[in-house]
Amino acid sequence: MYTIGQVSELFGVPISTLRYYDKEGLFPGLERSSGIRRFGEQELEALRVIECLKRSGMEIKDIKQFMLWCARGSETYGQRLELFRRQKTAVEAELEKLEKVLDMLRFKCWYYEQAMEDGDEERLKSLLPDKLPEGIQEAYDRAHEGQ
Amino acid sequence: MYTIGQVSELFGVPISTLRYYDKEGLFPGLERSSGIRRFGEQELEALRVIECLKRSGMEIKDIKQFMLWCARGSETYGQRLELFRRQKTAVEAELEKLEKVLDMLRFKCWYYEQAMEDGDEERLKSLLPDKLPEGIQEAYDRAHEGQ
DNA sequence: TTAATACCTAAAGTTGACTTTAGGTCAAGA
DNA sequence: TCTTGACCTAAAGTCAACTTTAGGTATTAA
Repeated sequence: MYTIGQVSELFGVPISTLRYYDKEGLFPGLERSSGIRRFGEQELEALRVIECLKRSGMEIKDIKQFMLWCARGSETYGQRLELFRRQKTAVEAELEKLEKVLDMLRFKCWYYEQAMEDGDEERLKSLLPDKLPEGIQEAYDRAHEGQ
Repeated sequence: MYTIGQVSELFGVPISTLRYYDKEGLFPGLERSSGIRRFGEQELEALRVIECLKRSGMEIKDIKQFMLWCARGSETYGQRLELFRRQKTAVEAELEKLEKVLDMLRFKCWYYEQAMEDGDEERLKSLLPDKLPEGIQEAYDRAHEGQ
């Protein structure tokens, strides 16, 4: 069993945030001894899931819903599975978008390396939009596809 | 040249957002004819960069800084390169974290598929934390590394 | 005994990124 | 002529996720 301060240290999450999560109902079964919160293995796993779901773009109120389903037992396995499948799809989509972002950043890094060597953007502008060197052209195209 | 309504359509960004970006100084050279904004190729590329940098986690005020550097010309190539390199590193780190998130989601999907088949979590709990089947164990471990 | 430390609450404040509102201009079509 | 639609502004409002504040309890260390 851990105190709020220990959990804060362990996870690198501010104490105020842990209290906020608790207030929002993210630890439905959290025990207390004489007013003081006692975090067990269940709450640590809950916190791992919270960090995961938050990063996957889920809002606190929807994470709370999930925690309530957990507290309700086996009758909610279906809902929980559906939720994780939805988030998995969302994260896969986000990963694809981030790959596109990375392509834009790769292109821009190359662009400004060249600009610094050349001293201006004249030559670079003459290479746009389809005479860029191998590797860079592909990144540029992926970053600019659509519109 | 495009009107604000056309750009909004083209990029799927609300008109109010485009006006907000303008007010925040994200289109330093934006022209107007009798008060009405006229978006050119430069502004479209700026908007692409804005969407990219936003997705990479950058704040509006820092994107504004970048746009001001662009307006200042060749003397700021170095700063712009540095910025894009920093964001590239940030996005690569974010991608790694999202891969970990995806591992957690893969594990949870598998977990609840099993739980639905079994009707309870007894067998599953007996497999934790290190007797999970191949493929799943790896996802679980990556999702739980650290703490 | 007092002072530091770790915990507690409720309520107000903060931040960033928008969005909405209220009021106005201007050109085209019925 | 009038009204519809696309544009404009400044200012206020919204939202989520925290964080800070102000005030209090309980235990330990000097």
